[in-house]
Amino acid sequence: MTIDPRSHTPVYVQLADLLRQRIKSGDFPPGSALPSEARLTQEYGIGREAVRMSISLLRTEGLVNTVRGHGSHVRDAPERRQIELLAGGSVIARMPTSAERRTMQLNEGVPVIEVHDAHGAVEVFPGDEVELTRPEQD
Amino acid sequence: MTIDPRSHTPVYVQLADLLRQRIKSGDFPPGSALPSEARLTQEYGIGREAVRMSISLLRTEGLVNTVRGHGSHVRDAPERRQIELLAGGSVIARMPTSAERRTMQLNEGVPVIEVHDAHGAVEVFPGDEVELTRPEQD
DNA sequence: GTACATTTGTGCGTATGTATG
DNA sequence: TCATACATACGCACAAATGTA
Repeated sequence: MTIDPRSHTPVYVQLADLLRQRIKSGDFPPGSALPSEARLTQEYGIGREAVRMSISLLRTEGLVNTVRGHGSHVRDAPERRQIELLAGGSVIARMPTSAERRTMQLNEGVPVIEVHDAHGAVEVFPGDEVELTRPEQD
Repeated sequence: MTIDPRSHTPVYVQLADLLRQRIKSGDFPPGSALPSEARLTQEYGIGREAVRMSISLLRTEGLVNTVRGHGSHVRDAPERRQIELLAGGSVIARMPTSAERRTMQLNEGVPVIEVHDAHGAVEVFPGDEVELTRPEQD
């Protein structure tokens, strides 16, 4: 599968689809580096902006991380610690505020989980590190 | 507060901070339109790319929606329907896959909630429309 | 410690396409 | 029809971070 500049779907979406597939197929396993922007630009005969937009898309999907001067790497499947949702509690998912992003050191494309307990207290957790559970009755 | 091109923080981050503050302060209430790209470009004397990146940032944070040919608008605080997390169930938050984005018609910056029940079945919900609850014991 | 190549970040200019009103 | 506005895409340039020789 290649990229068709005359297609109705944008070039950067086509490239993102292509890279996403190569990640899923194991062509780019977790931890591995994606080709550099310059490499992808040449490889597919497209502009750098299209390349950057496609990688940005993958970042916001939580699939890759990018480090300036280093490159983009496929994220590892996160380990999640289990947290019990107590009786009378509730939980919502949302994107972090910019302040939360900084203080919790969250990557792009990582939501937060907001837990409200029975007394109105609120706690916020990184969405890629926790799994909320409700135990079986016993 | 204005924008300083000589600052170490990127222009587009400065503008995003500024717009975010104006949204939070009620200067741009939910449903209202942000100034157009051209307007912001002139207003702050910065390039179009910086303007676009700042708005893109606000989109991925779930703060605004952008409609081509129309502009960017502040999102309304979502109504959430309550769903009970059953005994033996668990829940994680993550960003949707591209396929999920399409089929569930999710905006940018909207996570999904993945609910696993006691029997291993999985259900996925839009993160901006649901609130998971565990009822009080009675 | 220094120098260098590589890689991503930021920014500008330009052009064309497409949706809205 | 027309103006406005956002989307995509290319080119170029320089800055800043990284890793290595």
